[in-house]
Amino acid sequence: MKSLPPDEHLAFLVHLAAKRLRLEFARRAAVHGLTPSKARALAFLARSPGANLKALAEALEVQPMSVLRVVDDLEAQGMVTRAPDPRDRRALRLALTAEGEAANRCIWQTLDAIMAEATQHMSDEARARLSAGLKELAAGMERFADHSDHADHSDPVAGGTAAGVAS
Amino acid sequence: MKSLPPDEHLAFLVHLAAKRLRLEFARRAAVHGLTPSKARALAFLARSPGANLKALAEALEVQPMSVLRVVDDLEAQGMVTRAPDPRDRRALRLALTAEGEAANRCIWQTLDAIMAEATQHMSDEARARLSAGLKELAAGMERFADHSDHADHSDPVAGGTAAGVAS
DNA sequence: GGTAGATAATAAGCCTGGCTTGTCATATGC
DNA sequence: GCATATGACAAGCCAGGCTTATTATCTACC
Repeated sequence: MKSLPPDEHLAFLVHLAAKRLRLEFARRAAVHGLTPSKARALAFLARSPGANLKALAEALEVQPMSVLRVVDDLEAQGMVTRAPDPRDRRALRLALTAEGEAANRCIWQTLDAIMAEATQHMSDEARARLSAGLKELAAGMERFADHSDHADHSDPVAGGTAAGVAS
Repeated sequence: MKSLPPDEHLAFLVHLAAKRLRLEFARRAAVHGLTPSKARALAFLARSPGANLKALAEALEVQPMSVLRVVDDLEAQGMVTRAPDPRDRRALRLALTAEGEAANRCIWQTLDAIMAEATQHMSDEARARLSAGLKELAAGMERFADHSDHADHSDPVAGGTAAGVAS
């Protein structure tokens, strides 16, 4: 499609932007005892209080075990609570504490600040177009997300190897 | 700037697209014994043969130690060579072997295939605009990349916490 | 020309954020 | 009322980063 100049390949641009964003976010959030993945969990729980581990894991597109420790930490930090579900004694319903809500607001402010800085030279229209484009792109890759293995990925170059670009 | 619907925040979109891309790439590349970070190293060395570890690390925006093991692995796989620099006995000049070149070509084909699938519903113009927008965004975050800590990031919410979004 | 300080590679060990596999208790369906 | 599915969790692994410190070499200055 476009094996042009490597540095301008869409894949690299996505990777680069995400990496810089993640690092900057982690840097600013570290002061508050949060990591990116804790932040994602908080952000989801703020919108979906009462969700259980499985729902959280699905929303974050990770395995339940991957959020378990995150939730453990957040609970230890007093930001989320695990309450037994009265209708299903296996399940625990997660919710934010007041502190968790505050953290969530802080998260969004931090994100807004970062994105404002990063896009300060762009017009509102350019920002909107970028958002729309990214949304389409993410949607186009949605089918990669779930159903673990899907068919064969015919090897384009014999004896070669293919490695990922986005980290 | 836009604390609108969380899922549409630019930061989340960047994160989501990068994550799905990374996973899919890793999945397809695993067969060939490559990981995303090995691929990035190969891609850079293909363009800049004779670079040393430090140059590679800078290009990848990571610490030298982070690429060391990657290069070790690639060397063990017979994809790169470490040759002593005749003009600086401290330095090692990295280069791809024929196998490394083949792997590099495979990487690009894989990336092209993934991006083609992901953007198949987009017009060429939309793709171009997305690329341009991402490039601007990445450029806008360039200053976050280097110089470790830069000033204070005034905490917007008292007692709160801020966590990252892009992973 | 010899020594001080910068720089290249590397070693060791830690952290985050994922994963898999397996266990246990509880629900649920037949 | 038993078989099976499901929710939470334990243990342990892996990739890919990081910091800190060691060694060898180079460079520059006195």
